[in-house]
Amino acid sequence: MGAKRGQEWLEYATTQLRRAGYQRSDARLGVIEALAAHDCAVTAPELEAELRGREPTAGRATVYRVLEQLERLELVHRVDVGREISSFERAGPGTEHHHHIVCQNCGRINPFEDKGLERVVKRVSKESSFAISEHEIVLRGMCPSCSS
Amino acid sequence: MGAKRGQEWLEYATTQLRRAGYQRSDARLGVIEALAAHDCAVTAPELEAELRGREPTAGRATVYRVLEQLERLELVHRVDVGREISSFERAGPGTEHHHHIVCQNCGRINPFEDKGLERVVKRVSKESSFAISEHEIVLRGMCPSCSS
DNA sequence: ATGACTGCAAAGCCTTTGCACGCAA
DNA sequence: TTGCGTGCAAAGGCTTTGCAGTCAT
Repeated sequence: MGAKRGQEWLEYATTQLRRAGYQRSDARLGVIEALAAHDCAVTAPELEAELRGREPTAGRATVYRVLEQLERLELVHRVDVGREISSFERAGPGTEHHHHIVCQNCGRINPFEDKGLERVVKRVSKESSFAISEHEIVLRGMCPSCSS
Repeated sequence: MGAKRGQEWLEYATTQLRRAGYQRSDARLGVIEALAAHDCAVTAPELEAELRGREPTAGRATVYRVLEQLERLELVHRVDVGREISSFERAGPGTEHHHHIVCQNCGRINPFEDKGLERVVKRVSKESSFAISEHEIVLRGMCPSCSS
């Protein structure tokens, strides 16, 4: 089932790339096939490792370049699931729980909080099989200044 | 107001650190003061830069070490707001919009989706002054295997 | 005195980029 | 042929770590 959907995506992605003017190439196909085999988040280094010695293969730089192309065509989404290159903020007394809206153009970060959102997150957390201890929500878009 | 709350936090943090058995030190105080001056996400390199040439100051390694101590005492939260060290996943045909639950112990990633959550996020997005084009939600906790 | 704490510098990752070569069209 | 696409290697940025010296208690 994951495989089947992967196949569907692979064909669509290939078409869209061609439509966008990209040439056909083995290396790019390699990256796309590797992605098609995954249903959830994969990192570039993971893809690079999977492709090493495989056929068709692709070098490190190509993996990154293809991911960038796919992202631009909305054929992949970037997800920050890791815990590196983080920001920090105070927690505890004198602080308030909040989340962030980040401007994709200028990087400006805007905090926000919403009671209803917290309620739903709490419910979802309870419904999951994990023992959830924290959550993080990031909205991305254009800030007022960058929109005008 | 941000300053006042920062002060409240600073005092609480100092107390908690002492209570946890940490010694008093200028460098650590420098990091805490720098944090107290921020109400939202800051990165370690930003703190390092702010502290450079300041008094009390703190070196790079110390900044990271203090942040780690504070995080362990729940005096700061780590937030991944950036766009680096990312994971990628297919988007478009043959894929479904979903979010992630990450095990803080083994790193296992579990996808989930929830209609109610999406509804609330859409509402919040509309209410903001930004033109939101995407969102990302990460829940963190212990997976069933790591809990037992 | 003793152990905690610190800075420095180097190493380890992830990601990006310059450049020369190779391949698609 | 033309220029897009690729691999390699090196550079750049964030984070961690070893080590010797310093400071709190």
